[in-house]
Amino acid sequence: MCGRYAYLPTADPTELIEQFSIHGDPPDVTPRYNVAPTDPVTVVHTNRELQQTAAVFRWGLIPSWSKPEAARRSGHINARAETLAEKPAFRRLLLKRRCLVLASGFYEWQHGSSRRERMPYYFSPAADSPLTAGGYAGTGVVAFAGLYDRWYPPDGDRIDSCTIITTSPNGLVAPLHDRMPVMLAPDAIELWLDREMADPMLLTSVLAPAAEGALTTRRVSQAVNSVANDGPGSQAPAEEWNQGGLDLGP
DNA sequence: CCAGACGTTGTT
DNA sequence: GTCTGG
DNA sequence: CCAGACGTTGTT
DNA sequence: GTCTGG
Repeated sequence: MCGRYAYLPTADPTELIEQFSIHGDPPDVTPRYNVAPTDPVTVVHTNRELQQTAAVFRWGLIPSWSKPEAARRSGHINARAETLAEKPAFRRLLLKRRCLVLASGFYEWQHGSSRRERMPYYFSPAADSPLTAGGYAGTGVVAFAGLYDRWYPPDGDRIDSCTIITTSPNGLVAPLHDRMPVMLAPDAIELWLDREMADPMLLTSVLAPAAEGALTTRRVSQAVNSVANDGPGSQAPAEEWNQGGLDLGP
């Protein structure tokens, strides 16, 4: 699954804009070591003018038909790729409201017998990963496949929110969890953001696990367990954040 | 027809 | 909005 | 996803 | 154990 991730773009958004064909305002490049449900996250979607634009959505989908009391919860942070086309809550969104959730990598926890033994691992693109093909290994960013919706409170501003699509794990992730976020290969991004595209079979065909070898992993500090810690700048020292440990390699 | 639900995850 | 159950 | 809270009464 | 908040 994907319940926590990182967004660590380079400070200069120029290549990011090129990588995701972003028009209009540049994407937010504030580094986020520890993105949690309900946080504002950087996304890319196709607007009415058919231009790919960067935006900030709330992570945790609030469907447009939600009641106010339900909308105060964290919402749907994940959606299963295998059943998107059938589930009433997601079917319409698969056809009409697809987006990219920009990310650098995601966390999974290895569970022990106590809370102290929840050990986090960080999964991110390997060198020469197909996920960064086309010369974009340097931006530090890839695209999770996402869906979004718009919710109007009885009084107040519209809330745009999103969910991250999950699929079965590849060989690297499988030892830790039985789900992983869909990370779109560069050649799938155009299809995913094409508003003319409404073929569920074609759309779901790109929602595959990352290729074997596309990711690398390392153990990181348990500081990431708490959403209050958002990286080296807040509480965890960089060397601790990056501390090594178990080799989960294939 | 209307009413009511609509999700994922891990753990046992 | 759209589907399921009654 | 993990962390942290989880409650009522009467009295000060 | 289970829910809420982040």
